[in-house]
Amino acid sequence: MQKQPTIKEIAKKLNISISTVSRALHDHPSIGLRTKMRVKELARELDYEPNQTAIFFQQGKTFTIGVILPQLSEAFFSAAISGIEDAAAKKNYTVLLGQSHDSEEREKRIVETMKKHRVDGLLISIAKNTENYDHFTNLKKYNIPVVFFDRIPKMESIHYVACNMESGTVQAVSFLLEKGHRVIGMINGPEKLPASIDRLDGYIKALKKHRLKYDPNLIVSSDLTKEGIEEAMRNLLSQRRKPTAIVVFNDYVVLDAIQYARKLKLKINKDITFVSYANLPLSHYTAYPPLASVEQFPYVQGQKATETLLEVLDRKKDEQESNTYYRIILESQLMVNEK
Amino acid sequence: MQKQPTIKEIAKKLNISISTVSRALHDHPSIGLRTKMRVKELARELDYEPNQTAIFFQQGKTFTIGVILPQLSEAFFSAAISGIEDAAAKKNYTVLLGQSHDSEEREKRIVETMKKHRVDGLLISIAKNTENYDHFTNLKKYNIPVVFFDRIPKMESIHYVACNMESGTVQAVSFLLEKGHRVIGMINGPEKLPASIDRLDGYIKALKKHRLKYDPNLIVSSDLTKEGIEEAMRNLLSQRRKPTAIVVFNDYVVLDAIQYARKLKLKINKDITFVSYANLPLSHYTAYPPLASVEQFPYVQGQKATETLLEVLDRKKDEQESNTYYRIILESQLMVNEK
DNA sequence: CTGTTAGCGCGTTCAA
DNA sequence: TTGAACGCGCTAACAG
Repeated sequence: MQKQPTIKEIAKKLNISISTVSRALHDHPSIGLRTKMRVKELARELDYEPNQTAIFFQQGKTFTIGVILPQLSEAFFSAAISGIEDAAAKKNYTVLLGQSHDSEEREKRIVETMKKHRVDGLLISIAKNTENYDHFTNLKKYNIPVVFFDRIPKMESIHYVACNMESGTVQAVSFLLEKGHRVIGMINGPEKLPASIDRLDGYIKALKKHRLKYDPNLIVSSDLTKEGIEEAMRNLLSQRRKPTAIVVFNDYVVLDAIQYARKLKLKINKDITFVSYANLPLSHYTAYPPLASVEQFPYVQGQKATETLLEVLDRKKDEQESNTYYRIILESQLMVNEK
Repeated sequence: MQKQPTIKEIAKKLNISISTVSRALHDHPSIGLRTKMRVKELARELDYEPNQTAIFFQQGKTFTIGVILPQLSEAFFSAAISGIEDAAAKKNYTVLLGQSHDSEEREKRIVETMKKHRVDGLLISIAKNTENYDHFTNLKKYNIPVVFFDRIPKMESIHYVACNMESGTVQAVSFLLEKGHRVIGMINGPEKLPASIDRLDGYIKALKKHRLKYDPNLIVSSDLTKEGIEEAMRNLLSQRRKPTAIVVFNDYVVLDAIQYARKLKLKINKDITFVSYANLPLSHYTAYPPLASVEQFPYVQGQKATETLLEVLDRKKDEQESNTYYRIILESQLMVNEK
């Protein structure tokens, strides 16, 4: 365990000045070929490596982007972070990670940590029940750009990348209508969640497009727990106009819905048809998969969000104080489960 | 976009020295209550935040641990990173992330990046085909401790956390033997992979325990691609002593094996029974899940690995140059898929 | 109780 | 073509 060599030591051993060493290492044109060689030679011998923390410090830049998301073990987010890491690595940025576990408080703490670490920018998918956005607006003061993705806060003047769930829902509902379904239920997420709102909007829009009337009873909000889903199913199936198809919030909970339906001896895709969101690989292997699923391209979202952030960082570098905000909306796409 | 305040400015505004400010902010006992209050007051007003990069720099510690793993989108690793992040956050450490994509070259590059970022320590699950370990041994010189987990290199004197796949395999094979199976095949991973070796050892040990003779023909190595698995299946099923049960490398590929078996109109769990490793939630929802799966507790492995690393860091701090190496082996556990 | 000073490793003027 | 000197923000040893 010996200490790491510094340019200082190299300078001393070579009897030249520190700055000469620094310049030699950077291929500065004004350094004689001979000294340059000697410096590089010794540097290699000593396994010299520049101390990045020193450089970060003095340059006020860390080449690190912070990523805050709810839950890494969810397939969606792990795919997203995978895209993020890939896109960041390509530009020599590194990823600092934090999970909010869908807790506003933890989210706040992580933002603090990221600030302390002087990340160059942040990528955030907000916690399910974050209602106060102070910790985000705060970041502007510190000049730390943020790109939100997937779970976007209802704020003005932000960069974000998201998937168009409304259009995805239109596709999903239209698909069902074309299959002949006339009574289509929906098990949505928490009412105030933007993701829920988008889905509902899409649902209504699709009905309108087909000149069908909208029956609010067919839309049930849920907390997305297994119990919540079962209750929603019970609710829908007990209606007078019983749905023959149900659009469910995502691939995780649709499995619970299907399980419940099967308990009632309903034949999947016959007595009752399901469509959901995410299109996890899981559903392809599943016994009774939903008939179709709205793909949200998490990997691509992560990539795009990262690229956007890096572009913002670039702009900043050029002093181009700017008020343009990126709003990147990927088209979602209904994927039908072929047999 | 104003510049961040520093203790220097605070000092100037208050007409006191920089160090007084520093001490006041740290509740140093030798600072007068009055000045302390004034300093803290102003600091809050200015939204002062210490510049961590400066502190990292001068303390030579970043409170960051680097994590290098093959693929974030794999359920196993995303669960692991989740445990890592949780354990790290608990001790106020942050996680710097890199994916090797199972490429030795990328793995090397990431190690470099991590070194540059002066991470305090590293958590690594090695790439599938890493054969040269120089980039790891190298780290000792830089005094960066490493804890390997799950995918462990064959090196002396390392810390690691892993799950005992050998005992898991013993459990799996014994389970099948007790169910009456006498010809048990195994689709293993690449031959040289430690994970494969452990499984094979467990297989042999279980047979020995039950005083059965070992038939090497029943063990097939594979590259874990869909095609590789199918070929392995073909191989096994064409044998004279055709297996009635097959132990498959993991939950991902067992699905391919099952799919292949079904193509041959074999009845799962009747004509042929499967057991695998990982116990992904996926398999519970699946149409024809393996009968049982060896759980490897990725979240716990991540946690333990992190805790181990932090302990090593602690020891280092106390100058206790030590040659003890942690080898933490979690017991894996066969989980039977109840209906 | 408080101020002065040095130094962490590096890039970068400015001067020679 | 090279060197000396400074500063980034902070902590800590030393000096009052």
